[in-house]
Amino acid sequence: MSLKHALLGFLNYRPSTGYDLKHLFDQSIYHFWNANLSQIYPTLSRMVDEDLLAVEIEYQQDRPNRKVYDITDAGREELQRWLREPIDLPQNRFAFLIKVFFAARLEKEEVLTQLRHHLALHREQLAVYEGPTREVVRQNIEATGLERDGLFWGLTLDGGIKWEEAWIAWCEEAIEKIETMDHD
Amino acid sequence: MSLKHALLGFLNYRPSTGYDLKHLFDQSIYHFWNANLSQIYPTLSRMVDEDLLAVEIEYQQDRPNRKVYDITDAGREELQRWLREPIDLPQNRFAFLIKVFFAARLEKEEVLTQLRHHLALHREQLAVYEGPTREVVRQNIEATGLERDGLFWGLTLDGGIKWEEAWIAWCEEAIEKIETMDHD
DNA sequence: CGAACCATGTAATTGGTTACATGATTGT
DNA sequence: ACAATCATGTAACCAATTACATGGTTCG
Repeated sequence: MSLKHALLGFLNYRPSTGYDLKHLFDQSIYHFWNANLSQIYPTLSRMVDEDLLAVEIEYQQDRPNRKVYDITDAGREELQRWLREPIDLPQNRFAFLIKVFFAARLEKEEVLTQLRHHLALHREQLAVYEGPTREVVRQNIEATGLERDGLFWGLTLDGGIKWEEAWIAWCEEAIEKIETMDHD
Repeated sequence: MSLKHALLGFLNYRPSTGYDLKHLFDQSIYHFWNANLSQIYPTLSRMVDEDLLAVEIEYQQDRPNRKVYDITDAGREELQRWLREPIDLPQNRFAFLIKVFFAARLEKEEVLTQLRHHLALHREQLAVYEGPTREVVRQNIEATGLERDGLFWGLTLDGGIKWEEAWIAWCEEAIEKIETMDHD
């Protein structure tokens, strides 16, 4: 599990509610680790039981009380431990590559349609990273003044860009190979 | 779910047992979609219920009877349907990028250790793809004579290579950026 | 008037991993 | 002697997604 560690990472900056944390995910690491509120809420509760977090309830009328979570010393230690711990290469699951593996059952034009569609999606995503996402990172650095942290936020984004560029190059080469294929 | 479709893909070549299928996974798409026997066996049973597969039992003494599964017409149709169906970009989960995102909590040298370790892992994996994996693909094309299919097997492998190369480049650039960072 | 925002959750289901269970045969 | 190969599964657990449930406020 890593949702726990991502939550610790955000809460190490400032105390937040589950709802706040969802926004932080959506604005930063969404493309590399998404999280639903329905997973965040119970995870936060569990982390309090594990003594990694503390809660304070802000009473409100007319809407549910805000539960503001804050990281504890044990939580900070766990975050450090996780950050230092080396990890293995992930077990990838690339559904699209599996399709390509079995794509001999399709006709040439059908495969090309698939690849062109996939290429377009990756180009779109790359444009998002290079435009709005990059801008969000820049603004966050400006707003917080955390330049050293910002370097790492930028590296994460660079990873996404490299990943998209690799798939774009792969799609382009695959399309060319299939177009120059002998038969149908 | 895509395990179902990968199983259909393999069974479309020839009838096989669950045990055989595990080997086919391990020798081909393992790095892009792994499967355990404990997931394969119940999935095959379910697929018989759904009429996508048929079973024939080969009775053996001294070991469990072999259950040889074969694809049905409905299975072949489902495979085609799936192959043609366009898919969205996957929701990625890159634990390592999340670590980097929060890596400002580590000292410079600690981050470099992590990145160098990760770089080494990706270089190893690239060497596996370019050596033994490529050789397996070549042999399978030779053994089966399925050149058109082989083109797609090769494209899948190319995807893995592109992915590893992208991460290697990213690690190298990240290491450089951090090394030239001002402070600790 | 409807959509988006704020704010919390639970329940059901899916997909996958790990552990448990059995046991003869073949190769080093 | 020990590991690997052949060959099947079940049960428990974990992580994540989707559906369900509530309901006032603010903005266009």
